[in-house]
Amino acid sequence: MSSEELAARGQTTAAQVRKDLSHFGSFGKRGLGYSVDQLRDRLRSILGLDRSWRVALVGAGRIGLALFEYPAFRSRGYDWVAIFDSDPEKIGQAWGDQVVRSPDEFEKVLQDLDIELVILALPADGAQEMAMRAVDAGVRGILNFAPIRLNVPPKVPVEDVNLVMELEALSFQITQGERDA
Amino acid sequence: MSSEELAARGQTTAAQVRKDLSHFGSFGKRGLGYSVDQLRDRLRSILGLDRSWRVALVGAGRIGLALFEYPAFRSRGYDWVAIFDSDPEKIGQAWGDQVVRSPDEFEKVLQDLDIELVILALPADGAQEMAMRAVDAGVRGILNFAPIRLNVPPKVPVEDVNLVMELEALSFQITQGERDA
DNA sequence: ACACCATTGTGAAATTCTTCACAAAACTAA
DNA sequence: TTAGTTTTGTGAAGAATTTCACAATGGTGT
Repeated sequence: MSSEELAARGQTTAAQVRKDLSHFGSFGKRGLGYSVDQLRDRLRSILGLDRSWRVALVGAGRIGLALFEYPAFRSRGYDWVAIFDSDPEKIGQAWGDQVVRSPDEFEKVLQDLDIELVILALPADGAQEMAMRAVDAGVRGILNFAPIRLNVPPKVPVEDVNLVMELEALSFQITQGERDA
Repeated sequence: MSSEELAARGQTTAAQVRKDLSHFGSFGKRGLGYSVDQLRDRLRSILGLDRSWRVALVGAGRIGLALFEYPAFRSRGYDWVAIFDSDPEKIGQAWGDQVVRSPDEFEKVLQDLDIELVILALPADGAQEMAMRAVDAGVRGILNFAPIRLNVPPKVPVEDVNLVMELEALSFQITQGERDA
């Protein structure tokens, strides 16, 4: 497959595809293009997707449940190995092969089960504390659904998913479109 | 509040704050900084957040439920006015003050209720069709949770939320960090 | 009224990102 | 072989974004 075709599929330009790939090395054959299989494998390895990750869910609310049941996570190598919630009603509940745990065990479980990623799906007021505790327990990365900017050391990457902001971005684009017209 | 303080809170630089704001007009007072109240109001208006929006949910699965119950949407002026799902078991179910509707009524309801935004929370295979039908029915913007790139006319903005990609971005950053060290 | 201070708004400079364009490479066919 | 075709990888050019730096301004204190 040529950079031209890859570009068409990825909403970008052929030159951009080639420049981006060249940042990580040389993947193609001149005159021929890229081998899709090879490219996939090499990129998977570069992106760290050729292994599985041990993930803990913090917050067993509706968002937590939706994420826990989301099949795409499991199929891409993200394995749930613990669930935490502070609600006494929820502690002890079985979720699939997991049991909802108390935050009291947080540090111990993170370390014993060698958890690398934490997904924070809880209200804003508890998120900063749990983020800090996760970092101190040695977690490697945080996916944050709480609508606050987490304050963590730069060695621990954080990805934020702010659902309200996504809707607001839409509102802005629509409002802008009206002004142009 | 000065551009310096705004920058510190927003993880950017004072010059960037001033340049960005100047794009939309002149908001501050020299020597004094910005009035937070005034700035909030003016930006809300520019971003189209000083009004409410009529939103339909397409897909009454676990992600749909989590979004529907998410309090931040309601409090920011995003009003649920319809829910659709193709599962006959779900059609007719009451969700709060709403009832899950059949996709057969999709176009009619979108138009009758003057729906402006559609949130697609369904599997990838149904998303493109519903996006197209929504556009044809006059919807103004789409928030897409399905892991595909929707093909819609450019006048209709689309925001994508790809949960797997967020986790993969974390994996990449962690893997990169290890290489630097 | 006047001097002083803090901070904006903005051209110009610096930097970063994207596109262009082409020599080098790899294959095909005669 | 050799000529022809295709497409990469990449410097150089061009475009966009960010940072710098400072004149202009509005407020404060005497």
